Amino acid sequence: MVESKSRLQIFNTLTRQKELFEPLNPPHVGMYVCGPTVYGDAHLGHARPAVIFDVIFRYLKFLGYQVRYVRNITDVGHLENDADEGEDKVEQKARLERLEPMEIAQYYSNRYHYNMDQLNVLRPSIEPLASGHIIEQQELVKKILSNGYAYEINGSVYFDVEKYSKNYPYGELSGRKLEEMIAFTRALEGKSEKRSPYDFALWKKAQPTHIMRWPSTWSEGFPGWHLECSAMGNKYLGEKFDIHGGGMDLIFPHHEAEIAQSMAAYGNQPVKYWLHNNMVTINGQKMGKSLGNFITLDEIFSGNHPQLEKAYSPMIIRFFILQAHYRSTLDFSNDALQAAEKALKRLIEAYHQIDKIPSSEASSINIHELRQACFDGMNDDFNSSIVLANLFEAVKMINLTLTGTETLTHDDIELLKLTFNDFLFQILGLADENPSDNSNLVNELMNLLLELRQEARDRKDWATSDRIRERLLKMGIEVKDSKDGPTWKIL
RNA sequence: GGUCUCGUGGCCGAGUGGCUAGGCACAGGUCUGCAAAACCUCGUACAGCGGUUCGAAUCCGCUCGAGACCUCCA
Repeated sequence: MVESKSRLQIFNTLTRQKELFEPLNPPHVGMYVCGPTVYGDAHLGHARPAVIFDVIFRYLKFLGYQVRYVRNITDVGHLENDADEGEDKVEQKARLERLEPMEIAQYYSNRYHYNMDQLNVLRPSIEPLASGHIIEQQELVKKILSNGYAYEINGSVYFDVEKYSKNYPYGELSGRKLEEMIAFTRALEGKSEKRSPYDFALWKKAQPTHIMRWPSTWSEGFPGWHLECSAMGNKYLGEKFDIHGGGMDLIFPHHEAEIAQSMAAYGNQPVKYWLHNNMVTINGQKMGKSLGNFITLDEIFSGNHPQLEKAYSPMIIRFFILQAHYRSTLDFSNDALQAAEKALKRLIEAYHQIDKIPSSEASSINIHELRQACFDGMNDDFNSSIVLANLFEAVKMINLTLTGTETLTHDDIELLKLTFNDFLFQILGLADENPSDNSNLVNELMNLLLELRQEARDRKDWATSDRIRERLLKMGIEVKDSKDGPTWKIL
């Protein structure tokens, strides 16, 4: 087999270049991805990293690695801003709806899971809650304090970026220099108990109105936003693990802070490969909560949004996401989604045709080459777009073998089918949303109806023939006539 | 202001020194009682201006335009 897993190249944000993927402890791979903050419905911008890292998870497993995939749920809620009157996001919504904060978190967690299931996103190996790791986070704060990289003031603990940057490079991941940052923000600096505007909270004392709080040696409060990933990544994947992923918008300050926390606590880089997906845009602008231009997954799946011309199924969205490379922006539009819908349909239908290919003595197409091209695509920084392009080449070949223009041997047909199974379904995680594995009863009834219709057609009774077709269509069953007789499927 | 990314044919979207990804739309054709679908065929595009090179969409410089991060965000 020419399928070599040793050639997997991935783009590392830390070094800004593609690197050969070599796990720290093969065959094990540890991967951490920043999950959602559960205070709202998941939108397209959440779907992208979930799908992308799902594909990475699937591919690594396909290559034979034993992957532990950790994706957290942020249910603690963090400050809206650094101002003292900043209000906890989860709490804010809770007050609005008069629900327990944890009830809100649970509600949106459930909905997130449901949406992810719809998108055929596999559940991670571990899905830790920030609220379930308060002790671990406090331990981390203590460690950073005792190492001298944090200070306590008024019951809150802040990370001392300035001191840290004297001994370690701060800003490595995002390509920033502390002096430049401070020079720019000096004017914006308001009254704050922090020593520097770029210090960030490790532990925050809760205001009286703040409901989500935990006791600590410093105050009744809650952990800083960046802390949970450091604490939980460390707990489940160790002091240094292979892959850390998330959206590009998390590079600074979130992931930069994570690095600083781990360096300050343990003295080494927590992650070997940093992976970041680009944003989903709408009208050329980032789709995000703060801009209010997001479309939730439920809205997309139901078509219930003014910007949507129709509903788009989860697999269309998944396909749409995978048609672009993960480090490019992906622009949302109805045209693009409708194109994706048709393309996906063509792909799936061609797959079903594979069984009908007659086997020949010799092959006129090199299926091994095609299969290798798919591997090459995935190995080149998970380029799903290349994989799909190759599968579309296969679609054309399937159709040409059916018309007799091209030929395939029995073994090559099997390999072709395997390639679709491996790449389309197993690795890219797409699925046939309209499986026609209906009950025998339905099949029998349909056979009867189509038989009657055929008899009508034979005597050129078009009225009856069309009536059957139209009534079935109203019921949601599409009948199509072809040379080999009628076919039907449930829409 | 700083750091960074991007600008590809009607639309979406790969590629990144020479071998015209792919999808959708359009058009032509095949099939067909009709319908729908399906299938086949079809586009040398790479913001502009310079430069390097035998050769650039791909490297360098400048200009224009768009965006991201610097505050919560996937």
